[in-house]
Amino acid sequence: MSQEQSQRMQSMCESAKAHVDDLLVLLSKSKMLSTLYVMNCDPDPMRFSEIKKRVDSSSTTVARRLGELEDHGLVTRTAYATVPATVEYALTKDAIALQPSLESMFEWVLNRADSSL
Amino acid sequence: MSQEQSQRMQSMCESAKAHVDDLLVLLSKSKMLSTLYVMNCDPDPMRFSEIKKRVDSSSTTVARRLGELEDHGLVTRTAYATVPATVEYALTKDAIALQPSLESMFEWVLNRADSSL
DNA sequence: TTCTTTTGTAACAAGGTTGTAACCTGTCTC
DNA sequence: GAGACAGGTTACAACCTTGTTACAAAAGAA
Repeated sequence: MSQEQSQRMQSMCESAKAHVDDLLVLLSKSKMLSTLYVMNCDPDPMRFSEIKKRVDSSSTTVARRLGELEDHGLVTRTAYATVPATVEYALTKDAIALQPSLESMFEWVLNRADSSL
Repeated sequence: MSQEQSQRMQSMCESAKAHVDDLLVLLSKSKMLSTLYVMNCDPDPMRFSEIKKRVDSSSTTVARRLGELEDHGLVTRTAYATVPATVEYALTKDAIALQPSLESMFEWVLNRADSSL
């Protein structure tokens, strides 16, 4: 392999690594796993207040997490011109593909929490 | 149900919730998912320096993460009186049970990272 | 007119987390 | 004696993140 090729390859790997890290940082943010989990539990779009209630965090944090998920193409935000405002969040196809992993991870968490009581 | 029973039940649920939250906070710490993943990739015990290299973080952070995993019973630490010192970390049975979820989660992450290049 | 509701945002103080640099142990080698 | 190595620990400044509080918009109800 030429040095040039090797360099191109390395830069590609570094790019992939950066994307992986990016996603891991995203998933590691506080309440992020909870947010994805509560949204997975119900296949229908969910309103801001409902997510906030189930995740049990401040508006600021929930809004931040949902914004980050939207930025990453993992949720869609739909606002309806009702009064008062109605906003619905739904998982994208991509996020739904994560569902099985998330579910079995939460099962593990619940099992562990149970046995430590 | 009596009020007393209801209170006991509620306190139990709150206790379970606290344990779940505890685990989610643990898993959400920086480099925690990476640490578990690199340890999962190799079934043999792994040395501190190897983990540090693969996780690509500072000694301080890696030591902190490994300490927290040990506190939660997810890894075991074995020190050998060689010169220089040798310390091996291994996942416990509990942590190994998390392997499938973690693996499919990383597959999802890698897929996403790929398609965003 | 003022209150209520939902869904946020802005600013900021308080607290948490990170990496760096320095240091430590214990023994073998130069 | 001086270095080197593995595997850390400690202290600390810099940075990041959180929740709280205040605010906003829009329109129907009291």
